[in-house]
Amino acid sequence: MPELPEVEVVRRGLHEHVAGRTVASVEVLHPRAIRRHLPGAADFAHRLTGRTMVRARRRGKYLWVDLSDGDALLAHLGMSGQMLVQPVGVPDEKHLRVRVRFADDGPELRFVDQRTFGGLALAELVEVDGTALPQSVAHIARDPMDPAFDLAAAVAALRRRRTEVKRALLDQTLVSGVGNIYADEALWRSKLHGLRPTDKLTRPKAVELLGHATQVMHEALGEGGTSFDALYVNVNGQSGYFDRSLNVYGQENRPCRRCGTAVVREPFMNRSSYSCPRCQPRPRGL
DNA sequence: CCAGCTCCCTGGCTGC
DNA sequence: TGCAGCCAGGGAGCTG
Repeated sequence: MPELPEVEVVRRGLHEHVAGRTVASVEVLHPRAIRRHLPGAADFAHRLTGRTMVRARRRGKYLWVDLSDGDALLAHLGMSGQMLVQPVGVPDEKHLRVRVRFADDGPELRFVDQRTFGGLALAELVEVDGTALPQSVAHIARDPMDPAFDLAAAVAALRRRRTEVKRALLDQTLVSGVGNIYADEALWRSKLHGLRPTDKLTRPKAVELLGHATQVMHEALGEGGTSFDALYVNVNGQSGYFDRSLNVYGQENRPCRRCGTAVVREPFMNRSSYSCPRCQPRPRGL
């Protein structure tokens, strides 16, 4: 369940541990992990070998490392993906999918992913709105931590949508980086039910909501991210602590920290939404 | 073009 | 104890 803060923790770790290092060999242990790299595993390994990693970047939940001579190593962690930096010789993780060794014989980069929703690919960079992005990230909106994030434009895009506000928050083409955890937390802070229609939100309320989403993700980043089980970890295998600060997500039947009413869990798009029924009343008729 | 649905996956947990 | 079924859920791709 890595969302923006967790991916940012990983990006920083990657930047610290792989920038400036040259790839010596690549081993793809599970083809599904590189399914987005259409030319296949052999091409992926061949083209990555010999390249130098320059700088780790991120947009929303997508992560990539710029490579020397152009192109980028693109990663999406999906639900359970991990980028680990491990000394050579450490026993393979059970769900190790891709291993990258470096010419300096230092710690290797490992992509580990239990549920295989994540993956790696080699991508060409294209310029979108003045920013170089992997082709497959071109449709992803800027996230609230992007220096060029345009709040007014994001608010307008959100209110233009004819859908429910939580669906809109999760739509990565409107604002990126927000997943189920931070959507629920931002809605709670804004005292909004996720089923509220987007086009009926006032402009100030939409500004408040995106402000809360930004705020909660900043706070989570300050705690090293959120973790429930050991699935989300930074490159050193450590978990963050933000789960202690969650107000509603995963808090079914616990008292709302604002009013004491029991937090409820409701089905939403084949998953769950958590909210306070008193602070965040359902819209009339739904 | 846009909203919304399905499907892809594994393993921990629950309940019978 | 065994096992079926549930649950976590991002996003590509498809449908209406």
